[in-house]
Amino acid sequence: MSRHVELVQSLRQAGHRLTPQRESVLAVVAASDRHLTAEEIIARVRQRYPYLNKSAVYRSLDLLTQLGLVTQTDLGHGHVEYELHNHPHHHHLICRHCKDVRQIDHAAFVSLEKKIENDFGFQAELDHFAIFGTCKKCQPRAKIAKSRASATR
Amino acid sequence: MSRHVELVQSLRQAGHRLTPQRESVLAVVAASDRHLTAEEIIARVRQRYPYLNKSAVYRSLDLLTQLGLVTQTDLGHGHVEYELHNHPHHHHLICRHCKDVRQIDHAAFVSLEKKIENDFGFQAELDHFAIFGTCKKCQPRAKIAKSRASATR
DNA sequence: GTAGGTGCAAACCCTTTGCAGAGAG
DNA sequence: CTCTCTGCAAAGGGTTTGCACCTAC
Repeated sequence: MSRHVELVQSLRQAGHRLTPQRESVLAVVAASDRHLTAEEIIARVRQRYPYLNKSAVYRSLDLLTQLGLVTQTDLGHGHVEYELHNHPHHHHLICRHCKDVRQIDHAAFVSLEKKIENDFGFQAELDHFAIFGTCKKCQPRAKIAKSRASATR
Repeated sequence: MSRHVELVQSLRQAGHRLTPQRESVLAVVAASDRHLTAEEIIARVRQRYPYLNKSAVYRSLDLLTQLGLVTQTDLGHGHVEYELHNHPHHHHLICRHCKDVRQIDHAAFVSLEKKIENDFGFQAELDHFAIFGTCKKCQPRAKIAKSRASATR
């Protein structure tokens, strides 16, 4: 709840108005412990404001992303997912074949994150990172084509 | 050119037919030294086969991805980009604010790649990886909201 | 009072799909 | 000859936009 209040203050500080629509979007995102799609956010906000329009939600989410309060990820599901920016970091291994998504924690990424900041001055958002590849189960199937492709190289 | 021939063989080995459409898509992707969007691929293929249909291209690209010959990336531009699977690895730092894309090399990722394989048996496609964040130039702007948000935490 | 925000509906854009007909093996 | 693949056109699905109205400040 207090986090929600802080977020509202950041909005104001940046010179934006606090409308009920924005307030509800923020509240929903802040209350969730995982990433939500725009559709999920709309559904939840409508439990409180039934007539809310989806454009307002998209516009709010864009604004919140610009302000760095919310992050977007594309897990390859054909839509973007939103989450509070400072959630516990975690990442995803997504199999190209069976579409399975597996979660891994941030530990493996810390050194990478530091290196990018040192070398480029780039502040990477290594929250829920999407890594595509082939999971253990699907590797035999994928190998058939691969080994052929590189055999004569 | 010889790489192209190998790829054609992989297709056949996996039990798929070699149609002129597939052949051209492969040729175009193999001849490019960077990732291409579906639209770019269609345009290039049409220089040789003017009447080629876009569905065939999408279907070919899906197949080639399934076979592991081609990889897909989403750099957050609203469309997928395709590339030969065994291009020299490189990655991208994409700024959320100015949309600037900066290339970095694979070196920083090797240990991460190994760790994922050891811990999960997951073969990560750490080709052209998309990392979102804030670039050096834009950090002052982004900080205004951020520092507010976490000040009272 | 006046920007800035919202609601609405339509447009957008990339991608996918159903089906009949074509052609690779 | 058969079964896979293509072409076409239309649908799909998430997201964006133009414009008139509204409201937070």
